[in-house]
Amino acid sequence: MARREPLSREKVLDAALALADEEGLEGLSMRRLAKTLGVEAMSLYNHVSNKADILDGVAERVFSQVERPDPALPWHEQVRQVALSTYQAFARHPVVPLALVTDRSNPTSVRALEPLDGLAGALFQAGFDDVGAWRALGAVNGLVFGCLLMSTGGFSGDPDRHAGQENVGAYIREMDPVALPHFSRLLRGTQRDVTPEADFEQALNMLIIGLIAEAKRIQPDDQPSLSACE
Amino acid sequence: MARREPLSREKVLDAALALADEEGLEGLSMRRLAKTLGVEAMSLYNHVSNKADILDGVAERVFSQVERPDPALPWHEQVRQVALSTYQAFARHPVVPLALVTDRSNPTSVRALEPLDGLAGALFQAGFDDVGAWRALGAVNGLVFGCLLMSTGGFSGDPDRHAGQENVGAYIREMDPVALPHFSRLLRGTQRDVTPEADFEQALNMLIIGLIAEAKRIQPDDQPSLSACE
DNA sequence: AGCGTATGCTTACGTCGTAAGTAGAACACA
DNA sequence: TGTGTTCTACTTACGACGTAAGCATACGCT
Repeated sequence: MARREPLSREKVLDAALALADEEGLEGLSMRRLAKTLGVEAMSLYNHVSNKADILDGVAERVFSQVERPDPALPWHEQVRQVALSTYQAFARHPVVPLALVTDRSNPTSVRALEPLDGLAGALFQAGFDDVGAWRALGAVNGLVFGCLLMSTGGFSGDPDRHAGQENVGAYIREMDPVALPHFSRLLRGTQRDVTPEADFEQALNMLIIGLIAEAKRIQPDDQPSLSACE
Repeated sequence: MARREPLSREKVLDAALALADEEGLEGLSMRRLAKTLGVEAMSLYNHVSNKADILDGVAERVFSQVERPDPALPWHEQVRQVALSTYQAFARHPVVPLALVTDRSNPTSVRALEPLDGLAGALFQAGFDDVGAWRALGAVNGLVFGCLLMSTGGFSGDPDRHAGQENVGAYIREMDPVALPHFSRLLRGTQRDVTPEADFEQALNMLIIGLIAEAKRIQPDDQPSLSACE
């Protein structure tokens, strides 16, 4: 039998990410992944220790696309930079936040945690103490992944209900505008003018204003930064 | 055969929520659920149409525990109230946000959307236009669910890695304090002083300050509300 | 009494992740 | 050249999963 071009961990992870992007987390099974590589399922185990390993590898690839913060920028711009870059990286591969949150993936490599470390550094730079920085970091992180997960909510690979925007359409049609006046007004009035990323940027903006206010509250003196409200 | 106390949709949903709280989303299977009710799996289908129906029912139960906003309060307190109440309801049943986000559940009932409607109403009250309110709502919603999902991240029913706090312990032990100086300082320094809910309250606080600033930016005149920073 | 309906059980299909065993090609060294 | 050793891929099999299809039992009617 003609020896085929051999497999490798890299090829498996490439194919896994591609398949997951197309078919969603549900669609990524060992058998289907093997099929896209022209191979049987069990052959994958020569290059990867199990499915969790695949998801970890995929997650780390995406984490490695996140920018490190530029220490020359003011701290709140570093926060914005890392948060936005995180959002964009994961928005390209919506499966990964899902895998993280459902504990199918648990990357602990240094590379995956570097963005968080950069964020933490920026927050210390802002004058937060340990607990304050922890909470600020939790807020930013929560907002990033919350917005990601909401905007791709239930990304199942099924193109009918794909990418958040479309299934809002179904919601709109069957929503009762009497029982839910404000929400249905929102759905009807805004869907043409918004995108998940712009929404996230605005959300991040507002959170950062809150962060700045909190930093000022802690150290009212040495913060000449942009005033949140006057 | 002695007729047993008959099943009902309510009993199935009760048992499903209890089982899911104990065993996590993975642990909630039709067969195991049936077993806790002393019944075979297929019997459940006499009372619920499929597993998605069960998850929808469970989600709606939890949604129905969320408070409506009190219209007498200032708008930003309404936002705080709904957001906090949502957080608390779902924190009691961490499986539900997971089911929502992985699209295993898709409750569209009026009751489930009422909290969102209340939030939207409060934001209109604050003077936001349609797009502004949509984005503010997305920010609050994203923060609520992001913080929920982060704090229970990978809740798998396995008590060793349960409830976020413990597995941070494992992280701490194996983390490289040279490569990740700020983040490992955070993990080491804060774990005794924080709880997910207090963290969320602080995050919400900061976001609301940003919301207030944004509302002021839009309508600088008629907002005598509590000043966010002085 | 007899019938329809509601509710439960059994069996079966195709999916999943993966443990265990096997076959054959590639390579090192005699 | 022959002889292991190692690496990779394949095959088979197990116990889970959701649920379709069919059957059995028991109750509320008339």
